[in-house]
Amino acid sequence: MQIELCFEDFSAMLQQSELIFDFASDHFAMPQLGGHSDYPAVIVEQVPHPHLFSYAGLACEQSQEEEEDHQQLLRVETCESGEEEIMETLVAADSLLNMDCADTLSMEHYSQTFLPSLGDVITTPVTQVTVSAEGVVGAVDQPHWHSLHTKKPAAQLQSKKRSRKPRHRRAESPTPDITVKKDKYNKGGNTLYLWQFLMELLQDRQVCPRYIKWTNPHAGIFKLVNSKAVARLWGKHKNKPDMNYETMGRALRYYYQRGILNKVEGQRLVYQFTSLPKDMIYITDGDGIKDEEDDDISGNDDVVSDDSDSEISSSDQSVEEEDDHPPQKKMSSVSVRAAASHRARSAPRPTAQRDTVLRPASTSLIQEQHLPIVSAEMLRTLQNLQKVQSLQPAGHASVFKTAQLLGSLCERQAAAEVAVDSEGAAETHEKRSHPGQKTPQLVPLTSSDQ
DNA sequence: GATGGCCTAATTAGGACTTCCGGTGT
DNA sequence: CACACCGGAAGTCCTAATTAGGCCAT
Repeated sequence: MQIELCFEDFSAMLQQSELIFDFASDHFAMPQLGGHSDYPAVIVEQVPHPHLFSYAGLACEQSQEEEEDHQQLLRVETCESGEEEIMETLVAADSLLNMDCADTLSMEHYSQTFLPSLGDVITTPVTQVTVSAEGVVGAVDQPHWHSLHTKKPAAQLQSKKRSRKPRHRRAESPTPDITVKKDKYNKGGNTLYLWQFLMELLQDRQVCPRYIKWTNPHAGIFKLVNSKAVARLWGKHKNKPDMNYETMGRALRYYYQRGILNKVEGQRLVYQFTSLPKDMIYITDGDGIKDEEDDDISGNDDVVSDDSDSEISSSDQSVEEEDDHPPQKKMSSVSVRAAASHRARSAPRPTAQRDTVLRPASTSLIQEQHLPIVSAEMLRTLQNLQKVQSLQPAGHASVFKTAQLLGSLCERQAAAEVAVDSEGAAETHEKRSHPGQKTPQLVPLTSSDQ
């Protein structure tokens, strides 16, 4: 597979996009599960994502010209040579595992970042899967992990072609935060779930704690500080201009039945996630205050108006209301570097970045300077690698396999390094993979945590 | 012409909301 | 009175699996 990019506009894509994992599923088994060393091909692809665009659109209305200038320039072509594909895959996998410096993954790298197919040639159609931060949320409740890997009887496999088998059940929430898009060219797909959206907001300094905030982070309890604003954001994301809190609240109430959310009784606009990834990024009020003082990043005006009951106009209704005192969001070292990288690669443009997802220092699997290339979602997914292996994601085996693959690759690389240099290897691995970080844990939340 | 493989469009069905509503509680 | 909250019911949208039909090679 070859990806052609116009790098002039890549910065814009970086700002408003997320990583897409492409991989062939179902044709590998994880060693940890007693299978062979067959792996999916994983193609990390930078594609714009509607929900990120929606953030951008909140405050930064690009001019028509700029809109045209930044039209999609990503083209994907199928490579004729399977051999070449495998080589690229291996190279890209090495890139992912050796991201020691900011330049390791250049734009060129990024445009052709693959994960390896170490033992097998890909023979199945590639499925596009979006992996994002909350990849393990709810997965703890999924009871059929092992069944995903049990070998089907031969007769059953043979008969699946013609006989009408039970329909594939789409991934249900609560499930890992994975969006499966069969048609990879259908970029219009907009499948971020509401609970995922809320988690994203809770990790976004532009809206947390201004419009949504944690009231008891470790219990997963959050409050919709500005329910209207959050609803409008959700409506904007879903391209539902008429979205309001009543409607969104109905969706939230459906989450009660499905065990995704609980209502905190006696407190208005307060809900509780039933489970959270342990490495959830918690933005507190203090963070926001401090950060606003420090921030000087220009062009990050994609914020919604701040007054408690302000309206957030959707882009198709009117220009976003600007805050009288738009909160200056602080960019972490990650974000600052990202912005610098963007500026270095492209002409200045009104940036509508959503790069407020922060990483605690020294907790990233991939060091922070790589974030211009690797989305926060991917980072969190990577950080969940080991935990992921113990989860049971009934509906998303592929993604979890991929996560497991990454973890396995880290281990393999570490093992190889040990063989070559027993002294330096441990340190290198520590540096590359898990710098002082505990394995992320999924935390089932109970009322006792409150 | 028959058969089989491949491709594609159409169909079908399910999940996740969305919309509307009547009602209760604060 | 406004607002939050609840849950039923019906509808919409999106996606993935399946099916049917056309094309082509053997």
